[in-house]
Amino acid sequence: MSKQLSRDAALPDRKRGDLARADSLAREIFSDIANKWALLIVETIGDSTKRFTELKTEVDGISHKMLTQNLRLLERNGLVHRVVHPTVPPRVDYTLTEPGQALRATVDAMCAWTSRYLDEIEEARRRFGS
Amino acid sequence: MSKQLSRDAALPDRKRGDLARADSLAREIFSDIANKWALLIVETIGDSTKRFTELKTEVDGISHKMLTQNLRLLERNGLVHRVVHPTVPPRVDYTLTEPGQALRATVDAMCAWTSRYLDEIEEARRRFGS
DNA sequence: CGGCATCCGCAAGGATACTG
DNA sequence: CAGTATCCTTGCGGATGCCG
Repeated sequence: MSKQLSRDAALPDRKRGDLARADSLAREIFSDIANKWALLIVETIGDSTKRFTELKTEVDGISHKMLTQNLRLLERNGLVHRVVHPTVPPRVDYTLTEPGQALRATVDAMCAWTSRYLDEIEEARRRFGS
Repeated sequence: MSKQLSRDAALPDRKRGDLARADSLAREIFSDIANKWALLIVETIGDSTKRFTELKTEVDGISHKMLTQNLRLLERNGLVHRVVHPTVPPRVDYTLTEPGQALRATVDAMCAWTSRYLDEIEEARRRFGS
C-alpha cells in the first residue's frame, strides 16, 4: 500500500514521490482537509445528521464564519451533504457522504492516537522545558 | 474503540464527548498536529532519518521558517527526535519517535484516502461549480 | 548547515449587522 | 435559523540577514 498521492499510476516509482511531492490537485485537497476545523467538523458530524446550530455549539470555539466557510469547503469537495428544508424558520441538515465517512475513519484514528499518547506528550513537553 | 479524547476515564459516557468537546490539553495537541505542515513533515520523515535540508527540499513549498518552527513543535511534543552532530559544517538529523511513528500511520491513512477519492472529489467540485 | 531574530505585508478569522 | 457581507484586528508566514 503506497503512500503516494500521484495520480499517474504509470510512473513506476518516484524517488521520493510521497505526499510532499504529490501533484497539485492532491496537494490542494490535502491542504483543504488537513486543517483543524475541517477535521473537527467531520468528526463531529460522524454518522449522524447535524444542523448548523448544533455544529456551532458542539465544535466548541468555532466561529459562525469559520463554520460556514468550512462547511462550504467540505461540501464543495463532496464530503458533506447539505439538505435545506424549505421551512420557516429555515433548517439545514448536514451529513457525511461516503467519502466523508471514509475520511472520518482516519480522523477517528488521529483522535485515538491523541488519547493514547496524551501522557507521553505531556511528559515530553515537561522535559522540553517550555 | 471510543473516539473520545477526554482523559477522565471515570466519566461513564459524555453525551457528545468527542473531540470537539475534549479537554484543553487534547484540544491543544490536536490543534498543533492537525496542520498541513506538521503532517507533511511527519509523513516525509517516515521511517528514515532526514537532515534539515533534505526536509526543506522534499516538503515542497515549505519555507525555512515554517520548517524550523514545525520541527520545534514536533520535537516539543515528543514526535521527532533531533540529533545534532558537532561537526563542521553542522549536521542535524531528524527521526520519528515511537509516538511519531504511530501518528505517521494515521497520516498514511489520510494520504491513502486522498488517492482513493481523488476522482470523486474532482467530480464533486465540477458539480459544485466553482 | 542549521537556527534565530527582525521586519512587514497580507490574509485568516473574529465581531457585528443585515437579509430570506 | 442559516447565510452573506462588511469591517477591522491579529498574527501567520515569507524574506532577509546574521551567528555558531
